Amino acid sequence: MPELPEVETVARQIRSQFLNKRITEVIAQPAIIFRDITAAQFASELAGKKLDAVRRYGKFLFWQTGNLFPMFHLGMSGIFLRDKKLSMYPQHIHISFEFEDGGNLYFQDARKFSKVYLLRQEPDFDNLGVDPSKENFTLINFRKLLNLKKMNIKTLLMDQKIIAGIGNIYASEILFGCGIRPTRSADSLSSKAAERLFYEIKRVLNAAIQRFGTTYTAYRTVDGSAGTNQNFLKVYQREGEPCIHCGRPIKKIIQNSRSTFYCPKCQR
DNA sequence: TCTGACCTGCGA
DNA sequence: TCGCAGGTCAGA
Repeated sequence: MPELPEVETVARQIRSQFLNKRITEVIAQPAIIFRDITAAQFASELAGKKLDAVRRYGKFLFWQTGNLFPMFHLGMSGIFLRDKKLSMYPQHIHISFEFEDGGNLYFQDARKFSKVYLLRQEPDFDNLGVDPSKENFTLINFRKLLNLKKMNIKTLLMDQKIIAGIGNIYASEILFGCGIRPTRSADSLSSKAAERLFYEIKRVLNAAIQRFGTTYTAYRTVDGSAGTNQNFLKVYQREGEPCIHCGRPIKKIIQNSRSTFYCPKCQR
C-alpha cells in the first residue's frame, strides 16, 4: 500500500479505533515478513500489552506497547483490516490482534514484501531522510538538499534516504503539479522551481491524506474501504490521455525500472 | 547507477 | 501466457 498518505491514513484509523486498548491475543503465522524475530516470539511478547501510541515516519508505521515498539513497513500490498470478513485475500493474513473489547485487527500481505519488526527502543530513523510532514522539512533545507544532488529529480523524490515517504504515484503527481520534468537534474532547478516543488510536495500529500489515500490495487483503509485519491490523479497511469492543462497526451517513461508519467509540454 | 530478485494477483 | 503493480535490497 505504501506511500506516506496511505500509511498516515492507517495510523490515524488504528489510533482512533484501538489506542489505549490492551492486546489480549496475537496470532502470527510464520512468514518472511518477520525480521530479526520469529512469528511466535512476536506474538507471545505482544500479548497482554496495551497499545500506548501509534506513529508513522515516512512509510514506516510503529506502535508503542509498553517497552516494546512493533514496527511495520507495508511493502507493496500490506494492509491492516479491522474485520477479516472484508478481506479479499483471507489466505494471506499473517497477524491477528485481538483487543480487550473484542475488536480484531488483522495484518495481511499477499505479496509478502512487507516487513515486521519488534524493537526494544523507539526507532530513530537516522538512516532515513526528512519526512515531508514533519517540522524540519523546511524550504531552506530542501533547497540545500537539491543543490547537492545531481540525480534526476524523480529519483531524488523517491529516495527514502533523502526524503522519506514519497513513492511512485505521488512522485509523478507532485512533479506534474509544479511543472517540472521528472528527468531534470535536481541541482538544475532554479530557486523558484525548488520553492514550487517544496509546496507541491506538501499539497499533494496532504490532499491525498484528506482522501484516505490512493487505491490503485491492494490498498484499503482499516475499515476495508478504498481511498478516493485515485479519482484525482492527473498523470499516474494516464499514458496517452490528454493533459488536463494543454490536451497533449501524457507520456510514460521508465526511470530506475519504475514507470514515470508526465506531460511533455507542461513539464520542463 | 543499474538490474534482478523477492512474491502474488490481475488484466490484456 | 506474459507483463506489470503504491517497494526495497544486494550484487554487479
